[in-house]
Amino acid sequence: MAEKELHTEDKIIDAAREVFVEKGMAGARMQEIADKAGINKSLLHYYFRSKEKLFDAILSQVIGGIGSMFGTMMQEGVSIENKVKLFVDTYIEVFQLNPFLPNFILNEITRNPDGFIELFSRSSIEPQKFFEPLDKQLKLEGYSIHPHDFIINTLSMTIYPVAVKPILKRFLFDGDEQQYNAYINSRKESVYTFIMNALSGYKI
Amino acid sequence: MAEKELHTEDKIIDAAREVFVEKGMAGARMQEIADKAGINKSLLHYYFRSKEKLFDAILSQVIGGIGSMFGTMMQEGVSIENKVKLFVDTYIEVFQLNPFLPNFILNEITRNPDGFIELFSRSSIEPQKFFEPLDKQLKLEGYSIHPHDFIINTLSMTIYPVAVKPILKRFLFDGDEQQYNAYINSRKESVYTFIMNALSGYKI
DNA sequence: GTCTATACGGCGATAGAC
DNA sequence: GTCTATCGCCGTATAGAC
Repeated sequence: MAEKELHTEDKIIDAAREVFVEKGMAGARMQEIADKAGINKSLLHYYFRSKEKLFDAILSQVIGGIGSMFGTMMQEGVSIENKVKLFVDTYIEVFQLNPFLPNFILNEITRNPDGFIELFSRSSIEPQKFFEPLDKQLKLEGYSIHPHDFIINTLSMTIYPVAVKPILKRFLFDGDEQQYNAYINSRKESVYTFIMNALSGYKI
Repeated sequence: MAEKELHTEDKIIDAAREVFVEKGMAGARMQEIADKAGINKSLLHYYFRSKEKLFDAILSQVIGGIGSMFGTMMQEGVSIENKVKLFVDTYIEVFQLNPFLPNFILNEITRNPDGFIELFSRSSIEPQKFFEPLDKQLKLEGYSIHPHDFIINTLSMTIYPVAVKPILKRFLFDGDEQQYNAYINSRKESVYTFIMNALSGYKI
């Protein structure tokens, strides 16, 4: 049973994720997915009836992956300081490893908001599950900032710099990939500091 | 000479901007642009040789618009406090009026970074022109934060919430557009406060 | 399950009349 | 400058052999 070869369906999923995440629904080509999976174009339709269905499968998977991290990080009882540290570290890491991910999600949210929300709802992710513990913890530690602002500001600062990678790389680091990566890494520390500095202004 | 009717070329530009900004290069259709401009599809090719050329015209225009704001806001001699206020106010306003703009730019940066950088370079925008005064002012007022971090964090927090509008609208405000807009408006104040709170932690 | 061949429609682009 | 008609390609999807 120990096969080295992935089954066809898995090969398709892997290839499709790569192409869809990089190019988006409109930009992706079934041919490119087939080539990357090392199979024939018509096999794609054999396993998944249409491009749309294949895309949905990928999007669900991506949403699930992102969301599951959210949950574990925002558990009850964890201090704000540790929440921020964990959150920033994890997401910066993930986005650095998958530089097309932020844009893919952002793009899909605008392109087809209803479809995104639909898949998101099916995904067993419950936003309340991390909003409530966060709200509770903020109050407990005496921070008067609204949890919405807190979470949105934090997310913004971790996602944005990756979404504009080519621009930053070019204009801040003269096109040097290493310098850019070093900078993104340094943000694990600096964003954390920035947020904690900000928070101290909300201490009651 | 006082014509009410726009000339054809302007009608095309307006229609094309609307469609391209909403759907992106791959998602946009020449037919839709023609319909929106109230003209025939082949006229598009008469004025602009190809879809690509039309797209470039739009992208240049958009880049120019965004960039020119940057410059005026980051003038020398303006206090950090006022820079932040002006910056946040202006950009939140612009993005609220053009909710597809953030995604369009972000998407294009990833899709064709070289093309974007090329057009950006032709646009007479010089990033140094606002980095230097900012750097100077931060030092003058005794803030030890790196200008890169400052500008990226500020940009992040103004752009991101608009780029994920459908999600926020749905999950924070149960789909209510008015509430979402009110929230975005409230961020003019809250982001300013957040940043100034953060900055006070960098005071030497 | 996997391949080859092909149908079918959509889209960018051109030709040519007015 | 603006229109109608049409070309030719490309991309999704299906038919059918193996």
